[in-house]
This record gives sequence, C-alpha cells and structure tokens, in this order.
Amino acid sequence: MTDPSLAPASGHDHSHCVADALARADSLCASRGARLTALRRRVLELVWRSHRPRGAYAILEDLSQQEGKPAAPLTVYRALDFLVEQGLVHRIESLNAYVGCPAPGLAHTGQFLVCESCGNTEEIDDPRIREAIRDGAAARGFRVRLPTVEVRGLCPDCQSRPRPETTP
Amino acid sequence: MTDPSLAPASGHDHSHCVADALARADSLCASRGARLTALRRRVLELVWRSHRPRGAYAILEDLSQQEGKPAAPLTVYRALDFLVEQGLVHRIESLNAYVGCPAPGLAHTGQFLVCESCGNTEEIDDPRIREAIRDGAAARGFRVRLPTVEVRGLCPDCQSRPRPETTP
DNA sequence: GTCATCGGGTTATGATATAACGCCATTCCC
DNA sequence: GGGAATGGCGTTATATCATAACCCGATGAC
Repeated sequence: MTDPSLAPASGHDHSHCVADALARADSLCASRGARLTALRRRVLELVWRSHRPRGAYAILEDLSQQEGKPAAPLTVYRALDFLVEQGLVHRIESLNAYVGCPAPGLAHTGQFLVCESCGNTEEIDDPRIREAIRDGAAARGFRVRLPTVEVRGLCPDCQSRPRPETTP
Repeated sequence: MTDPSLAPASGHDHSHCVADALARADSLCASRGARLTALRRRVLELVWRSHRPRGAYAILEDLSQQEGKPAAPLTVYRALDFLVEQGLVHRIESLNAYVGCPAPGLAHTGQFLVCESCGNTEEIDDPRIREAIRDGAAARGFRVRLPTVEVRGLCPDCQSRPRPETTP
C-alpha cells in the first residue's frame, strides 16, 4: 500500500479516491439489490490501488498476500466480471487490464486516455466522440452495442517530464 | 479453404479480396524496400481467409497444416508483427486477433465495426470519429499516439437474420 | 572473403482466461 | 420452519495468447 510505484502521478490524496469509489459502490449495489460481497469489495479496492489499469494476476497476488494463502485466478475473474457488469470497473482491452470507474451509475460507456509512459488512465465521456461513433456506425447500418475507445499516448504530466515513473 | 464457415457473410468472390490484398502488399513492400518473404506472404494470405479477425494460433494451425509439420508460435507472431508494422494487418485488441487491412498504404488508423454475431469486421476511417478523438484528447492536454476504436454490435446482415453463421 | 544484419528455427516459459465440478450459505416459497 | 432454488466461491485442470533466449544460415555491404 505504501509502494510508491503505485502512487498516482500528481500529488493527490489517493485514499480519497478509494474511499469514494467504495462508498459509491456500496450505495449503488444497495440500490440495485446487487450483492457487493466482502471479496468483491476487496477486489474493487485492489483495482483502485492506482489510476493505472491493473492485470487480473496482479490483483490476484495482492489478494493472496492479504489472505496469507494463494487465491485462484477464477476467484479474481469472477469478482472482476461482477464489477464490470455493475459498471464499477472497466476492462481496458488493449492492456488486458482493469481500472476503476470514477463515475459509475451514469450508464456511460467511456473513452480512455492511456498514458504509455506512466500508465495512468483517464476515463472521459466525450459526447462528440460518442455521437461520431454512433452516427458513423448508423450510416453503415451497423447497430452499436458496445463501443470501445482506448487512446494511447502521453498524458500532460509525462509530456513535460523527461522520463517518468514506471508502471506497476 | 473450402470450409463454408470461413466464407464471408454476403456472397462475394472472396478470392478477389485475397488476390487484391496480396497484390497490394507486394507492391507496397516493394516500394518501401520491405521484405515480404514467402512466410510473411503466406501468413498474410491466412489472415485474409475471411473478413473475421483470426487468432494467431488459428493461423498457426493453418500454417502447420500447409507445411505438413507443426510451426512454432513465434514464427507466426514475428510475421504478424511485420505485417502490422507495414500496415497490412490490424490487430483487434478486444479479440486478440488479426484482420487484413483493405486499404494499406493510406497511413490511416482505422476504426472497426465488429459483428458479435457473425464475426465479420468492417474497417472504416471516419473523419468525424478521428477528429473527435483528436480534439477530445487535445482539450485534456493528452497527446495521441495511437487511437483504438473497436465497436461491437450487429452488422446489417445479422440484424435481419434470426441466428446467423458461427465464427471460425 | 569477412563481417553485419536479418529472417526464422527451436525450446522453454510467461501471461491471461476459462471449464467442470462441487460445497455451502442465503433466500424464497409454502 | 422445512425444503428447494439460487448464487457465491473453492479446487483442480486446462485452454489461449504471447515472449525470452539462443542459434544458425542467407543475404548484402565493403
């Protein structure tokens, strides 16, 4: 938890992010009748250890360490499936990794700005992008179910830094 | 090669697609001084067996069969890396699979409409989508290097069919 | 001819994800 | 409350996707 490589890029109190995310998850699941079990909540917390997408096996390791005994991959994947279904976590396809959603419950399908240098990933929901995809698909007779937009590049911080921190 | 599950959705002469793709690859590589070796060319042909993204291991199996002896994964991955670098093939991140580019040489980064029913994947290059992403990122100070847009949904054919063909 | 470079073979391994089966706790119905 | 249905999760095994490390032969530069 005090591993500096897990800290987010700019100085912000990340514990707030985590606490907020958990609180939102609690109330959202409660309002939906979805069961945010202890395990699922712990996995959500582990996803939120940073603003970088984390691989399932990284989460698995953390979980194993917390429990003092090795956990099985399925344990983590099932929890992640639940969290993704509830919109609490997004899967970043191009990284095979998972990142916490900062604004769940808004029924959005976001777009992701993935920094190739520090790994930090910002979720946005830009109406112009959303509508351009919707219209572009419609013009070709294609019915959109799930748009995936993942933009690799450099975040503002890393553009001004020579060689920034490593990814976890 | 005559496996019907590999045929593209609508009746079109797919052998033309393949022949065209190979011809374009030949001239493009020649003009660039890139070496489209026999192996790479064969892998490109196997990617083009359908308009569905194909997994590296599916290609590997085809290749092994053609050669009468098992090929190694690296063989295929190296060829695919080359083809992707040359823009002859695109990787579909959300499927961990590869699909032929119908218009290489245009220096585009396309968007992909992936049918969840039949698997056929159409590559488009919609300026509105491209520009919306460029502007949306710029507005947040993010420098785009590689935009990835993969839209899952239903192609026109599959919207009018009850339960269409399977994916290979 | 000699060297550098590159394509590709070989073997091993790492990383990501799911299948199949079963137990147990909760919940729901009556 | 009793019993059945459901869902969460443990266990073991396996599938799928991708790369590391090493070597060798062909090609082209000089």
